[in-house]
Amino acid sequence: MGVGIKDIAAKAGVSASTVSNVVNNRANVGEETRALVLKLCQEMNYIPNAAGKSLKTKDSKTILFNFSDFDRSFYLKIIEGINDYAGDNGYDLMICTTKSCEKYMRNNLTAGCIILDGKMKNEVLLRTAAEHYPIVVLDRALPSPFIKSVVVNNYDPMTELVQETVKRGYRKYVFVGGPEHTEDNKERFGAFSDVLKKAGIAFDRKYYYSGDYREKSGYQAAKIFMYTEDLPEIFVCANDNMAIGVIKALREGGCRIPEDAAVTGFDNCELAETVELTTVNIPNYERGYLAARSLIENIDGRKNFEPMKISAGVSWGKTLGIPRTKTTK
Amino acid sequence: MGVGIKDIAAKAGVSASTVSNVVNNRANVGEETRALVLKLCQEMNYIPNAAGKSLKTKDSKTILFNFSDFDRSFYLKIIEGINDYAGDNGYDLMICTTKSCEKYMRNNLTAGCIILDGKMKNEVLLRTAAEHYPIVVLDRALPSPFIKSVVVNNYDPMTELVQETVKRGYRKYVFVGGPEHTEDNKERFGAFSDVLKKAGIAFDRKYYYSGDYREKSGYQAAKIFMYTEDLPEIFVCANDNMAIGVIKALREGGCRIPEDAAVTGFDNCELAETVELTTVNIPNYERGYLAARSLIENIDGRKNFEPMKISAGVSWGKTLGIPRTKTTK
DNA sequence: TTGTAAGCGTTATCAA
DNA sequence: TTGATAACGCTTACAA
Repeated sequence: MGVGIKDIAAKAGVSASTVSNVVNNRANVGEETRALVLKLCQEMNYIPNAAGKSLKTKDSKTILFNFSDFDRSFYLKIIEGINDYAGDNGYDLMICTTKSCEKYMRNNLTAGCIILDGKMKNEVLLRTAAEHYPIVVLDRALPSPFIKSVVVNNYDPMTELVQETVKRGYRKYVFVGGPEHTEDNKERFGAFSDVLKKAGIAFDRKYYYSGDYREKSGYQAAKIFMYTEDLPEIFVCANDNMAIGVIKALREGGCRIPEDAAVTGFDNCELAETVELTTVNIPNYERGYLAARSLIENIDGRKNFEPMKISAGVSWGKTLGIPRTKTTK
Repeated sequence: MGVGIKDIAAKAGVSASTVSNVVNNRANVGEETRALVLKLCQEMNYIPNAAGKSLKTKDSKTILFNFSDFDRSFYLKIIEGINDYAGDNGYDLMICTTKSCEKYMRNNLTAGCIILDGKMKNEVLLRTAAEHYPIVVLDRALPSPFIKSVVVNNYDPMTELVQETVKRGYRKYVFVGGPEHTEDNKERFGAFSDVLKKAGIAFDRKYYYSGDYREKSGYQAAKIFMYTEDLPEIFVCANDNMAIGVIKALREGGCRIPEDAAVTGFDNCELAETVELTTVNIPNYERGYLAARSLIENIDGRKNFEPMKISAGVSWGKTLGIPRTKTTK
């Protein structure tokens, strides 16, 4: 099935190794032979068998990207960034979800991989990296000297955002958090609570709502505080999806934003612009691009496992105003 | 690099074939041997080398999805559908962009593939399918007896949508089209123009704007008709991105929607709900799911190359109203 | 129940 | 400048 190197060799009347040499652009082939083989490859539509190749050869010129959360549409931006850098540097991109990922790592089908997948176990990554398979992680930082992390600096923009809300006079906060074990959420909440602490604003744990980054959990969070008639002046959300959920709930309940309650997000998703959400803009295309660059540099032997931080900036929108119930500062 | 079948065999004191038999759950292995080997596989973390495997074996239990347009966020929904069906049926999913696709087709690394990629050449698909590699296409219909197409019925919902606009009294239309060679656009415009023709409404070609499915081209389309002071009563757009572009331009120009000009889209993208766009809802998750099902059925020998049409329904929103300048019907 | 050996499509080594 | 041959990791007859 499919034409192989032998078919070409037979047709050309040369040996398989010669065909291989031609196809791989090696010097040790006569001009005529090369021309003939090339012509035949065209005609017979020869495409090297990746499996056969990877069995023998060390370096695969394909990188792997692993993800699994289909709800996050910015993943496509990241993929685009990866794909562009990889393509420009002679690498192919292969993408897989958690299950199949291990299968394509380590085997020299792929030269290295980029991980953005909460379901991927640290243990697997550590083990694989220890075998000198290059890995870049986008969604965590790992204590391995062989794994490069490219992560977003969540702390600084969240600090900036919350500081501004304090300056505008907000005092009564609800924080709508994401999954508690994720680095992202820890950092975002950390910045939030540090700012409040520094400003001398008390934050009771009961105003922390533990969500899951999905719209629905933001919706529920808002509903709860509305029903208990304990509406804060502002909902600071760990991501945009949840912020949108909060906004929907507030609107349904007849609350005006930001007059009755303000809302902020994080991520700058597609919808954010439309609802004029105050959020943090993460350069996702660049994130993918830089991840691919880091990976390929490591593959090429320019080892560098220094964690890389990507900076993100606040995008101010109308969902942040000035609190109705002014408090003296 | 990485532990192979031989390493396990050596450690267990058995032959490689026995390990293979264990790993592949074959009957011809003693209970003790099986237990021992399994234990070792765990401990030493054995993962079969996909390349070695695919070289010998016929059926790969991995399917391939090929795409390349990163602007269309509904792709993630499709991928999710594919991934779910595949996963539930013992198949892995591998995803690639145009360049690397050919490399993984045909070689028995993958058992079949699903195509949604304008850059993928018909010629390649026809040739590959002729070698009995199962292919499902989502973005075209091909005259091959070996290629299954799963396509959206654009015609019916667009007909329904345009008929309603006629009924509401719209007479002066602009059609904002996508790339002219795409089947989608042809069908959408075809339905549009058939309805107008049947209703006896003239449609001058100069009111056809040829866009590229991106927001910007919708924006430009609207700007052009605004500048020439030739605003239609309604912009019928071939997709949502462009409709959003139109809406932005209209708003910038101070036009009220739908009072000054109505707008309709197609796709029901994430933003559509927020701007209450009248559009057509395409069940993308289901599309992916059904594509995977069709593919896997063909892989499993239940051959069926009958083209499959997926139906989509109109989602009515506030961007469609009643035209200001009433015309007698 | 287990082992031996050949072969899948490549590439690398070495000899011609 | 070329070709024969072994090897990559695995599966599969077939032999033991």
